[in-house]
Amino acid sequence: MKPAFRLEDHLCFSIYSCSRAIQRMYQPALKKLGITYPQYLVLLVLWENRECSVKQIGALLDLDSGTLTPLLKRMEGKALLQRKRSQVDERMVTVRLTEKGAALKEKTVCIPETLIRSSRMTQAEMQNLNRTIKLLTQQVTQGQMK
Amino acid sequence: MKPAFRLEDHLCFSIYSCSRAIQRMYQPALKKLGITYPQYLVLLVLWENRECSVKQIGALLDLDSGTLTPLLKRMEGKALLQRKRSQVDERMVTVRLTEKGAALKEKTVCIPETLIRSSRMTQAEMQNLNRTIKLLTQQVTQGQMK
DNA sequence: GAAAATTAAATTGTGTACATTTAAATTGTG
DNA sequence: CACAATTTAAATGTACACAATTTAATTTTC
Repeated sequence: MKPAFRLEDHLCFSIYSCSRAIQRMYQPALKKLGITYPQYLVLLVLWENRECSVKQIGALLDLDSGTLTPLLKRMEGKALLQRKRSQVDERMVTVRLTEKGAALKEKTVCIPETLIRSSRMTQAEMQNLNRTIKLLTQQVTQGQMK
Repeated sequence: MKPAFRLEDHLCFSIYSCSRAIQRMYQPALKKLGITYPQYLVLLVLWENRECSVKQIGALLDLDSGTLTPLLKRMEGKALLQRKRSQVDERMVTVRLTEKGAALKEKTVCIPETLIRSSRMTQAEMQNLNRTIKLLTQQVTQGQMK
């Protein structure tokens, strides 16, 4: 007599659902800055190191060139960054923040704060959850054969 | 002297990243069944109640008709379900599992099991995580004004 | 050092997400 | 009963995700 395994018991769904809920919460603030959530993630990467290859960004965000190439072109169109083929290795495209892109940083401080505030969790609880989820991601990724 | 708030410290990113990792892990098994992850979620709903309006499915999965209408049409194309405008209220479209759609259920048992196995977490840990994430989603959703 | 293998982006095609608008049906109110 | 407000899907348009293929450049191997 196996108990029913309902939608709400599926961890995959609660994580999927939570991710979209957070993105919806962030959306108004991001819209004011004229960027989308994945574009915000790219900025987080570039604020840590002003210059990066597409490959490196992809490795950090787990996104491939099929997603990044058009996304970065849109960001270039908004003058947030520049794309330039590397002189050293012409296969590589180097992405580099512009002043405008760098300047956005200070305007985004409020964004993670909305999550911290609305979560009603302590800093320790959030760090704990973050650790747990990252570990789960790692296990899930290792579980793959590829 | 504020410490750096790096990409890896962002809970939003670890959740977003985890969700995509799980979907990638599920993908080979889902592909064998000829469905995508969001389509699998719709099936989870319909296995619980064979007949549903688009509205109800959307409420359960947090998806709007802009996402569901084409998705359900693709599933109808695969003969997994039928869409029919309700006689009672012609605004509503009633979605109903076909035999083929109902039959898929038994072939999906292995899917949540891959997550349970690869996570290397105890059942209690997973339930705990599920509760935490669902609570977070709820808080985040309430934090919205709308 | 040339052919083969590998690597990095870009391209193509399918399928979500979701904001916004439209259209049709139903409900609520005067 | 009429008509405004609401409700439900569908349609439209933009932006991811990602599998699969292509192209060009670099490495490896013989």
